[in-house]
Amino acid sequence: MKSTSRDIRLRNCFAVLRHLIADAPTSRQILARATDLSVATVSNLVTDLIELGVVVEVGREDSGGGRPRALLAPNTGGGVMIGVDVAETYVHLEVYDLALTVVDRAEERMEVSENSPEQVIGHIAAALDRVRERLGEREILGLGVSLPGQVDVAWGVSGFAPNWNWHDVPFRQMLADRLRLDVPIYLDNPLKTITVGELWFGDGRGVERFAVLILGTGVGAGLAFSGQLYRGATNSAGEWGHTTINPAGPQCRCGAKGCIEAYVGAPAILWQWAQLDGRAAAGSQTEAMAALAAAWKAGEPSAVRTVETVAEYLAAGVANLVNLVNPDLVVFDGWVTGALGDALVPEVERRLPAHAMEAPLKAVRLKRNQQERNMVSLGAAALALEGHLSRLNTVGSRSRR
Amino acid sequence: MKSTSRDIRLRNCFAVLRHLIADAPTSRQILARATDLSVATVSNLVTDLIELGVVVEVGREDSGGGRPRALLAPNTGGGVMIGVDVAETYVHLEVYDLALTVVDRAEERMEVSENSPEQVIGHIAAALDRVRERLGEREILGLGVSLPGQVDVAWGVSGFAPNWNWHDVPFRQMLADRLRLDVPIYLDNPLKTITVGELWFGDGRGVERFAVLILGTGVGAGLAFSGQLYRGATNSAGEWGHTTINPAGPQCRCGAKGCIEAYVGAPAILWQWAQLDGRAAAGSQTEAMAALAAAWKAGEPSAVRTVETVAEYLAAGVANLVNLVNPDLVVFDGWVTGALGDALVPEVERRLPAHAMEAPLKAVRLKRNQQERNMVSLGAAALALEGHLSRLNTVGSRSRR
DNA sequence: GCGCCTTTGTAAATGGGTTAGACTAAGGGG
DNA sequence: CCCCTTAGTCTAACCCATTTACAAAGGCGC
Repeated sequence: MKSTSRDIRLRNCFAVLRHLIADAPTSRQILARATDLSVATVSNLVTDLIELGVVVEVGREDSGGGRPRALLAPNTGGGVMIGVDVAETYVHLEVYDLALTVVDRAEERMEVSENSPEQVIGHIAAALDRVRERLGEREILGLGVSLPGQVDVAWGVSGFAPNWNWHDVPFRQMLADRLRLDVPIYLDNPLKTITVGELWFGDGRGVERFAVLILGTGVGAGLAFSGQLYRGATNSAGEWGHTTINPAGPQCRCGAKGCIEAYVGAPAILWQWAQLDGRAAAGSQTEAMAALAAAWKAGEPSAVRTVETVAEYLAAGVANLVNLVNPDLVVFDGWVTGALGDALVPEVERRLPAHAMEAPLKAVRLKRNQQERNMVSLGAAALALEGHLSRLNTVGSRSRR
Repeated sequence: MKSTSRDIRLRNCFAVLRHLIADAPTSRQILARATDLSVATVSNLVTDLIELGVVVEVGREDSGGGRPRALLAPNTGGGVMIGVDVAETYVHLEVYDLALTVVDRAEERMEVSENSPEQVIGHIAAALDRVRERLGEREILGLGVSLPGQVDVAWGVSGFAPNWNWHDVPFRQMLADRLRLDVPIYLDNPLKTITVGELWFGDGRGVERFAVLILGTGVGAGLAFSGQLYRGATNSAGEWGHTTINPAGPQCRCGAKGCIEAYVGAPAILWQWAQLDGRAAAGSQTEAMAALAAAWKAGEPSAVRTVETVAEYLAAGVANLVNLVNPDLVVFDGWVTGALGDALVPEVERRLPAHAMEAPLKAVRLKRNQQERNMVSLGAAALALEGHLSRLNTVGSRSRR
């Protein structure tokens, strides 16, 4: 891919806005230092962002004897972005202002059987309609949708969504037709949206090379280099969950044997616990996982052993990632991290030296995502924000007098 | 890392020169099409390259009725680059002209016991001296050295070289002091130099994302994105050989258990064969590997079984790489590929679908490096060439009238 | 030989990008 | 009122690639 000077403009624009959102209110000087750009460049970019209605000046601050700093903040009164998290049993929709704080939300329950594209789109539309009423006149700048499975960015959806047997579904077009909304739609899978979310919000901001590990029912990773999501050749980079960690291991739902997901995916964790504990897991997956976390906290041996076993496999898998990619940072994310992270992450960190090589081990930081927020829909919205900015920056609307 | 407009200039310059070297003699028009740049840009870059003495016009060619094409070629009469391949038992030095063809070479045998930095440097100096006599007045543009183990690019050498116990050796400085040569020195490990070699020469040219798999006594990988070697946080990206493929597997020399190197490194391959065949391997590792290749060709069952077993592990390892990185291309390289590639690569390709996911599998091409050349020293020289170009392009010596 | 065509290569103009430095704005303090 | 400090903008310079126009160089028909 050829890279043009527009790309660096856009990247710098992203960098400025990311810092601005994270540290708001802040000043141009501080942004310049944070982004390593000159004050003039930041000033340029900020002027444009203000003109686009993305940023506003929001008061001034004493500067100790000189001209007071003008404080900048995202224009929370401007347009909104919508992020949708589609999973097998629910559709979760959130509305964000330009500071990426949640303005509104809507939720739809789905039956597992309701898995046709039309049905899923119906639920999205229902959620969107409810929210749109309350939204009034505020402009929608973009719509990001996270779908489970392989998502072909350009076209729609292909390949496997765990249980839905979709192939080459022109989802984007179908959704656009149904919604009758003249708004750009961005599709991707949760691995990608979470990574973009970490890029705009989480600990990934400003880190050159990082990986996000998403631990849930399925597991996977997202990679980001130089402030950009790494997609790979077919937007399927990061399928860490289906890397083999034991060629003679148990069958994975993907067809291969001994994938790491078959050891550290939520079902595998709960199965292990059930084996050790003897009693059958009660209730839903999430309830069972919460029970495991509680049992671990209480020091129950079966829970402690389960966590240790899982951590051992996880450490080996993380080490593989660390040895191969040599990132500066690995962030743990996903609902299993939310439930069991306190137990799991330190155990993994402790075991990592046994598997990872010295040099990459020294360079890497492990972190657990502490945010309460739904990173999937947040990331989907961030995707829409990126799209909005690049669209506006491409039209050639540079307004130099 | 901030990227400036200089970077794109340099990248375009690399792209042009790569195509020029590969397809020489060629014309500006063809280069423009190949690199996707405008003719004018290519013309600019070529003018500079000519001025720098890197490229020369070398005749003209009929163009079917129009102005004849001016043919361009690397200036093979200009300066030279030197690439050094340091291994445990030898120092192999090659001198290249700007077309990266070998002009001269020198070889030093080393005892395994001669592993102090001073001794290694002594051998490099000896080889260099012999070559320098024959070189006459030709300018040396750069010196690239490949060292086994972890190489910290900025400083020298650190971490493990399999048997040498070097730590934080200021190798570059020591080498510069000893050689008394006013020439920039570039250090890296074979994984990195081979990858750069593939970038300039092999099948990696013009590929957006590719991985090189180096199969030898040790095994490892190199990654390259957008025409650039990916180094990772500490220049140790690509340690694929020490990714775990079986946490309960055999001990690896790196300390961990069940690394893929413990299954598909040359010693492991030969050990497997010995187990099946019953007789002890005769002669050196390379001789034994050649014997295995011959036996496989002859259809001996023990050899066939050995290849199959190795291919099975290799396929799982390659699939891990493919699933995680989603590259367009994987190139097999290293001396084991040279000896056993005919047997191994097709077997791996056949087994890959059982381990890799559908989407990344469809996108990836597997290739065996066909070149006879020593990619290690070639890549080291290419590293020096890159350094030479970037040095010259940074000085701000743009000579616009 | 003379237009006319085709193809190649270059020069100038254009437009996108960053930056240094001059300049303006705004306030503090003697 | 003058000087100092800090913040922000504007201008000019520079870098890069590309578009557009043009010059160079040859073939071909007449």
